[in-house]
Amino acid sequence: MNDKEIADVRDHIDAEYALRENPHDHRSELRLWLRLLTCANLIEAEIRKRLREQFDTTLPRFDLMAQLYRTEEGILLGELSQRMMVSNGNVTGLVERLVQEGLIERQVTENDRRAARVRMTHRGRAVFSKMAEAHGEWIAELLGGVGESEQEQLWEQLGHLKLSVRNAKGTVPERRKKQ
Amino acid sequence: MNDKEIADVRDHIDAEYALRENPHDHRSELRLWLRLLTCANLIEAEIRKRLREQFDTTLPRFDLMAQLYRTEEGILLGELSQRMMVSNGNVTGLVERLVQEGLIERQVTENDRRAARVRMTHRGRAVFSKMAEAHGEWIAELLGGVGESEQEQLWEQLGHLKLSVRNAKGTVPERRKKQ
DNA sequence: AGTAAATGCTTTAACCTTAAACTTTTCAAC
DNA sequence: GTTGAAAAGTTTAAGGTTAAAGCATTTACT
Repeated sequence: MNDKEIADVRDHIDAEYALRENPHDHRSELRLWLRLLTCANLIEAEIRKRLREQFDTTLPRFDLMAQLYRTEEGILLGELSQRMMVSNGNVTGLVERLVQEGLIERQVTENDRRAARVRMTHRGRAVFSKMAEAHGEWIAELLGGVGESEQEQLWEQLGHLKLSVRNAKGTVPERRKKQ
Repeated sequence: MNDKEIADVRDHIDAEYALRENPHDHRSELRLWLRLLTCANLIEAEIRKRLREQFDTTLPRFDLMAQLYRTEEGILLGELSQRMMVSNGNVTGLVERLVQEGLIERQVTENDRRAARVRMTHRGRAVFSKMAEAHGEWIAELLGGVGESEQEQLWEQLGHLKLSVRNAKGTVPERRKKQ
């Protein structure tokens, strides 16, 4: 290798290094992530606060009821924990408290005595209905400052982001119905 | 008011109502929020998992150390809790465990005996440095599927979203240094 | 039938989180 | 100087969260 060739190799290495480390050495992704996180936390904190102050409940309970609201016949605990993307044990506790409050009820499945099904009570349905309406308005209020078309764009791009994350996790998209 | 005028008023009211309720009756905001939340949760869950598996630590501890990493002289607990946007009591516990692990140290301020200052130990600095590097790579990996210019756009639009939320909360932007 | 694996859920231990009550120290105003 | 309010942190009670271990019950295989 003559001097020229050695210089070429060095250039190549430098270029690769620069490409990987320099032009945006993880910094652009990092600041995007930080801002995304800030937005999500800001909104979530506000929702939690209002749920507590105005309905004396919590976000996890709201989420659980939201899952139950659509169905009449109820949902198995396992499916509930999958949909909510939380652990089984977590659901056990949440259900316990909501049953305590009389908002949902649980019953053992008759064909499989291991499984349990939960569903809303009449009261639970009435209560949740009001909460959901308020929740919708809160979100609209909080995000309303963003123009309609920009919302659409954001939604699209977050879709790409979601794909990117799912791919990078190496996870199979995990056959799921929605979202 | 004649019939014509009354009709006009009704039209106006209807228009306002429609504008507020109908064309996208909170649904567009709601689905944007849900997707935003999904993205944030997906990323956060992955980061938590890797921090646990590869460094046997947690995200809150990582965040706390990140705040401390820049400064040499340490930070008061109160300021720490403000920057991390968590409660005072929360910081108390986190600091306790990190001190236990020998990653940070706390000392009472000499001029104000109520206040306490924490800062990193040598070991903490060394450990965090490695974690931060890995963390940066994880984020880059997870978000890397989104093109550079789209990242830029997303960042911009999330900026608008952040503003929208801050305004709607009625909160003063709260003089803060960064982000 | 009989056994082993799988499945559905609960329990446990540990941590994170908060609001509210509390302790200690400092500061301000007589 | 006293006294009272404000400020910095801690404690407490309640809840959310998970991974791992455990308990039944069901399923699969022979």
